[in-house]
Amino acid sequence: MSTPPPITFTVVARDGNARAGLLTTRRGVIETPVFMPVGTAGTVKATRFEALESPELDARIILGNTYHLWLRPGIETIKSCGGLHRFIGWDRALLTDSGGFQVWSLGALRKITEEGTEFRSHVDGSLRFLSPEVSMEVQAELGSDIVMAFDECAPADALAEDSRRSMELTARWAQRSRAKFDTLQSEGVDTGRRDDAGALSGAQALFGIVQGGAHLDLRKESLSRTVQIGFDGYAIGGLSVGEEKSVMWDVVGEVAPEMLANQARYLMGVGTPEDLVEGVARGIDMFDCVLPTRNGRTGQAFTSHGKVNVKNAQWALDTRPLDESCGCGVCRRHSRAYLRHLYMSGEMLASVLLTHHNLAFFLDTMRRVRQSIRSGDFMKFRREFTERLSASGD
RNA sequence: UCCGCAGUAGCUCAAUGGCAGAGCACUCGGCUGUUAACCGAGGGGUUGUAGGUUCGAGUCCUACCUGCGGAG
Repeated sequence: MSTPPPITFTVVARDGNARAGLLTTRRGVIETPVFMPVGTAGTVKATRFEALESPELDARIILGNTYHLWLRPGIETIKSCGGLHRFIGWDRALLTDSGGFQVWSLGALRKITEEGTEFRSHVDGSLRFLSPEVSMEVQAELGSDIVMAFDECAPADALAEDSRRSMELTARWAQRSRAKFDTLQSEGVDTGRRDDAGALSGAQALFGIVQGGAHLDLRKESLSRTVQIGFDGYAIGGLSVGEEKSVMWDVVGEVAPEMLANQARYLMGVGTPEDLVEGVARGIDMFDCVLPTRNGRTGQAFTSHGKVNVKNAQWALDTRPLDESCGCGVCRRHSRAYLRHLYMSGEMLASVLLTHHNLAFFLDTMRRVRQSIRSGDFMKFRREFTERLSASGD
């Protein structure tokens, strides 16, 4: 009985550097380029799983976060409830971030050493230690389908010297992540395998992460060192952390085309609708971002003609939908006036409806991106999509 | 009718006789591997009215107006 590879990636169409592909995980096929909604604490905030599965959204894969789930409810709870999929009631693919991003985002609460990172828990103030080994162990126990290596995300404005030190630490942590991950797989710690039911036999996949800040030479070195270790897919991390947009596209434009052609390329934490299309144009296959969910909760809608700030008084009597050309349930049923009323009243339905629309817009945009690549019209799509975004149809 | 208490931003309230503020509300902005139903900025005033004391009054004095409580 041979074990199938944890993940396979097949490119089915190209248009310039853009590619349409099929990413096959043990929990189903994911058409790429794909946007992955972020579900940090075991929930895509303000969204029901039924909605994520509905044809309208049809999210094939969502994120979970190692650091946050490890702190609360704690890995013992999730393990005893059968792993993350069973715990949250989601049977499609899950990707877990390693906690590496929290090394950066919780800067004031942590201390980095060669061994790992010491965090002061924001939940109860306790001291917690996260390392490549701990992160791999937690992610195995969560049973996610794609595991991310434990990396260090350096500040956007880091000098070359600091970026190098950070990139080299990430490389050593990548090696340790790989080793620990392999051990855990052979020990069968992965709770997502479900051998008993026979429904799933595949193993978890492990992705490596390219770092190096804004320095292209460091990025290239990081890529070659990461590839040398060998992973099931590769991510570009450490972008969209405050740097100029031109810096991000310089890095992506330089790194993405040099990444292995037969494996998935994941641009972590990006981005706006325009960023997604621009990333695809440079050869990226996978994206995740909190923008559709977070901004939905804070009163901002993404539409085909740009951003709509639902809070603005000018919508108070506006009976139009958020986006005339959006077919989502929120746009079919509700006016800007009503959504503004809900937001201004502090009603939780405002978060639910705006998040739904934003996710629908992001996921539909990616559907159209995939189709345009398959039909060879991606460049035309990119131009028209971008022009319309800045046209402001208010 | 008398006694007491209170009148300050749209609302609830601050301000030893020394530059009239806060929270909420409102208006606008931000948010990119979520410490975020969050964060930031802005506009808002004849301090109930009329006098007086004082170098200087939201603050002290007098009268009046309004509200609340008590007595009769």
